[in-house]
Amino acid sequence: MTDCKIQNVEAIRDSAGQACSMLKILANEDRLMLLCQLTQGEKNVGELEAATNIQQPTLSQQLTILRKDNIVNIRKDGKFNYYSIASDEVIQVMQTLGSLYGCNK
Amino acid sequence: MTDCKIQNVEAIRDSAGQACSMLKILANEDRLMLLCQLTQGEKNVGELEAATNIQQPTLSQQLTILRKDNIVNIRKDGKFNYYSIASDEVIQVMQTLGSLYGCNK
DNA sequence: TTTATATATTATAAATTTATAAATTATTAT
DNA sequence: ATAATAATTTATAAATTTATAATATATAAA
Repeated sequence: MTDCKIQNVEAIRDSAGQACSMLKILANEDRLMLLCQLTQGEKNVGELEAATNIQQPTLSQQLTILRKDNIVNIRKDGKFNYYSIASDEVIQVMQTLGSLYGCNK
Repeated sequence: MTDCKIQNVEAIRDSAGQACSMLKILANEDRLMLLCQLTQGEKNVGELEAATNIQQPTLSQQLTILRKDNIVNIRKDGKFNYYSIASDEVIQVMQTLGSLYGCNK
């Protein structure tokens, strides 16, 4: 069921490219902190700020990157903007990272 | 068993930092291609070159990065240098990536 | 309508990474 | 020794990312 057709170099490079696009987004300490928080559920910017100690403009900037790459969803409610993880792939990778480096290491 | 103590911000940042160091290394298309090949077992530089179409000096440069960060082992045999994955964490992450983007997607 | 709170945007300098070319080292075969 | 093959190292320009500061927008409360 997890059988693997022999793939040519270009097919592999294509997969590597996709995986790499995602990894580039995760490979930043601030973004990783934010996503780590969001694995626990939806949070607004103020909550993320408190939980990460990332200064507000930087945080907002990193959230913008995550939004543009469709890694997170935004939901506006009054003055508050609530974020949550949109990408199943990211959830899976965060789970693996959590088991390797996180609280249940 | 996977219970989680409440962690302070600095402890979480520390974990994020460790995970991030690893992700930065994976977040490059060439290095990812190379590691993808090495998940299938030890290979020498020429074999890696043929399997990835990465030009030789670039490939050697990326292998140097992987070596310095203890992601791969090198074993010299005559004119040939054989590489293999040294990091269990990397193996685990590659496995997750493989299931998301790879042949058994 | 003024003020305060929450958040986002813009701009720019500094740092890091990537791409590319040239030169060098190591081992084996002739 | 000389040549050939396998691989690494060095150098540098180009591109991307990160850090930092200043400014702007949106909503709600007074």
